Amino acid sequence: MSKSNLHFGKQFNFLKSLTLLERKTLEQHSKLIALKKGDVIFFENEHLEELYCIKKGICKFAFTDVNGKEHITKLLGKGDVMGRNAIISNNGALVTATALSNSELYTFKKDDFLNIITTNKDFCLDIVKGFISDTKEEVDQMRYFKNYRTVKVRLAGLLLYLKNKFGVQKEGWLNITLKREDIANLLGTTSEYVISLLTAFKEKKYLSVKREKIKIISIKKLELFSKTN
Amino acid sequence: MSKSNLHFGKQFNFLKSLTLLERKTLEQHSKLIALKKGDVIFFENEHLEELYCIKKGICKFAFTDVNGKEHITKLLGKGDVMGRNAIISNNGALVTATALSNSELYTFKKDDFLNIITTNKDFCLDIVKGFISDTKEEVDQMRYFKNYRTVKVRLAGLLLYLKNKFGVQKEGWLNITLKREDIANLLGTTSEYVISLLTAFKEKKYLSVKREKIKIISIKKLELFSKTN
DNA sequence: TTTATAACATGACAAATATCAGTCCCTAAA
DNA sequence: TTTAGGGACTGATATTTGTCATGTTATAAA
Repeated sequence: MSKSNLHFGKQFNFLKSLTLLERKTLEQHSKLIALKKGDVIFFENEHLEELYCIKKGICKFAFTDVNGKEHITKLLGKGDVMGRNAIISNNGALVTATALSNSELYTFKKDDFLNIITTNKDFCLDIVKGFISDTKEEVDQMRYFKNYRTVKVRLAGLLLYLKNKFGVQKEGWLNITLKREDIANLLGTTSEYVISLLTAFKEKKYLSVKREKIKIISIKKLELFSKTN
Repeated sequence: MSKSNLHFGKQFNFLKSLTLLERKTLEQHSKLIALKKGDVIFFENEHLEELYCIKKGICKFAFTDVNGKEHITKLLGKGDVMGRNAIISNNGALVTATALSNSELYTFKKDDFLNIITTNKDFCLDIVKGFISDTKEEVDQMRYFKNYRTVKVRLAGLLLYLKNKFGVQKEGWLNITLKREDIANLLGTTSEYVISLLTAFKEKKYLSVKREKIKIISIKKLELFSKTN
């Protein structure tokens, strides 16, 4: 069991300040769940009884607007936490969380988490630091692919961001695979336009594209493009 | 002095869990500073020695991209805090903070703030709650005016957001006044286009516009527009 | 009162993006 | 092995948005 505790501590940096007892408690009620691509973890407005930590896989946060269009607010990967805000604030979730790939999540009981955060000062500080790194990530996203004047530049920025955040497989293919529509919903555009831009990037030799798999051929060119266009 | 302490507590919700001693310490090194429209509070990458709390006025967070264009990440008003992340994380600020109107800010010493957050568990929790309300606000902004497919709809959403967040004066004029360029930098578009859209909204009788002052004539129409266009 | 300047405004034109109507290609279930 | 369905893709067209050139208005300093 202490082996398993170590495991949690390594994977989830925000758990590093827990005492042995706290770890034990948390683990006693912890489960490991497996999700298939497309499975929903929780819905917008849902009140949560558990905190979810990604062991493996990629998930998204999104909401649906009044016109029924989806807006993706965040992509999450290994080590990221879901449900934290809803649990701490005791409100319904602001977004729907969905698995984008087959994934494995640890769950922790709401009350265990709340007990620890309200009694363990260092843990609370680590949560604060988690929020700060989230904020940094959001500003990063603005720099990369949010709020830019043209969709072209946002797409170039998003691809560079995806490479940074989720890394690449052998031969350089991006680890994360997104449907064209997900890309559109991240950028605030349409899937058709994403497709035509990807084709253009392919023709300019910035990328290789094979259905859902994307490989950045020249980071330099893509960066230059995203800075000058 | 206890009067003044009360004052802080009321204006800045995140200070409500301080002990009397902590309040006293914080206040001893606190200053009230006056800013003119356009004054910079701190620059991107600057290391801060003080935390800033808005007593009066409106400020913006923004960064400048590689092409020299400004991107506004956030608008802040009475009760909002600036510099929190830089101080807690001990890194340079991620954005430049500028006053958009003549403003008054309280400053608190970095070390006082850090001492309290690391020793007062309840205060730390209140900081966590501050982050959560920031996150909620960001999702709100996405719902209102970020990531939408057309600039028109984003502008309509922004105006509704500004009315909600900063309120209106007598006769319904928005309390906040923004240059056309600031509006453009919030929406990721150009000032010329903002101008032409405002003119169109004016002609449709959604708004009155007098130079920097904007009055929403019909929230209903604007909402309907932002939902259907 | 002039004068300088920054912000606001307009319109013509070019470029970017959305929409729509299809076709093609995988994949998984029958 | 067929077959059905969901993505991916294409191209023509309409709409939105950006750019540029120019003019106007408010404001503050001289």
